[in-house]
Amino acid sequence: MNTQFKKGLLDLCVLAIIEKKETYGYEIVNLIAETIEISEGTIYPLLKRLTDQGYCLTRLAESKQGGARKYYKLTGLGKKQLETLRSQWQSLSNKVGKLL
Amino acid sequence: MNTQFKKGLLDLCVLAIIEKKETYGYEIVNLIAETIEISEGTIYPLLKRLTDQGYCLTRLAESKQGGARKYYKLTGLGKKQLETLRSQWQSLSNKVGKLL
DNA sequence: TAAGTATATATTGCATAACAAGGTACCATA
DNA sequence: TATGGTACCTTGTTATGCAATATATACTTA
Repeated sequence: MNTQFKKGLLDLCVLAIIEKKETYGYEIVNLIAETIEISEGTIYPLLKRLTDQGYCLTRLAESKQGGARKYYKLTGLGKKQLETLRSQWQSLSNKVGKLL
Repeated sequence: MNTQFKKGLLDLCVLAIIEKKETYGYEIVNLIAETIEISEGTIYPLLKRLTDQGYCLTRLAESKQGGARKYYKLTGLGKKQLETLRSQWQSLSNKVGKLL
């Protein structure tokens, strides 16, 4: 699968997932991986980036199955960014559709 | 506009334009710029890349209005690549749509 | 005729993001 | 004790969009 097509798109996907419910990295990886081919080495740095940019907050919680989980929660700024990206994506998607 | 979203997509757009008719760089830039915000510094290197990869052939022709034009024509390999990209893009586009 | 604008192509250096590969650690179970 | 699932993270590589800059021709207008 073309790596380039995913650039930026994964931010949008992750934000959309976190919007629905507070989730942790490993689950996010698996959720996306159900439909889009991705790797952990992509998502973990991405989550750090989103956090640094103020789009989400984190909290640690124990897990009975492995290491501690880091849960991600969307902030107000994150919600705003999600809407911006969603709108930009749909607009671009439409435009490309017309060009093809 | 989010720069990242365009990554890879512009290859697809340019190939789709060249498929319809033999065109030159400056015209391609303007055609795309009608719908998607781009700059010449993006398209000229892209055209060189597509040519190097064997997806198109070039020929020079004089212009009455400015410098000589370099016309681009899709090759068989380019046509194949166009179909691949188109299909990958539509597939990914659908998947993202479902995630949102 | 000089200046500005449109046409036309090209390159350099920067920023960004996906990914492979590798690493750490916990727990269950065979 | 070895395997595999859960859970996190980092480093280095690669690709590509873009601003800025450069060059050159042709037309328009002051």
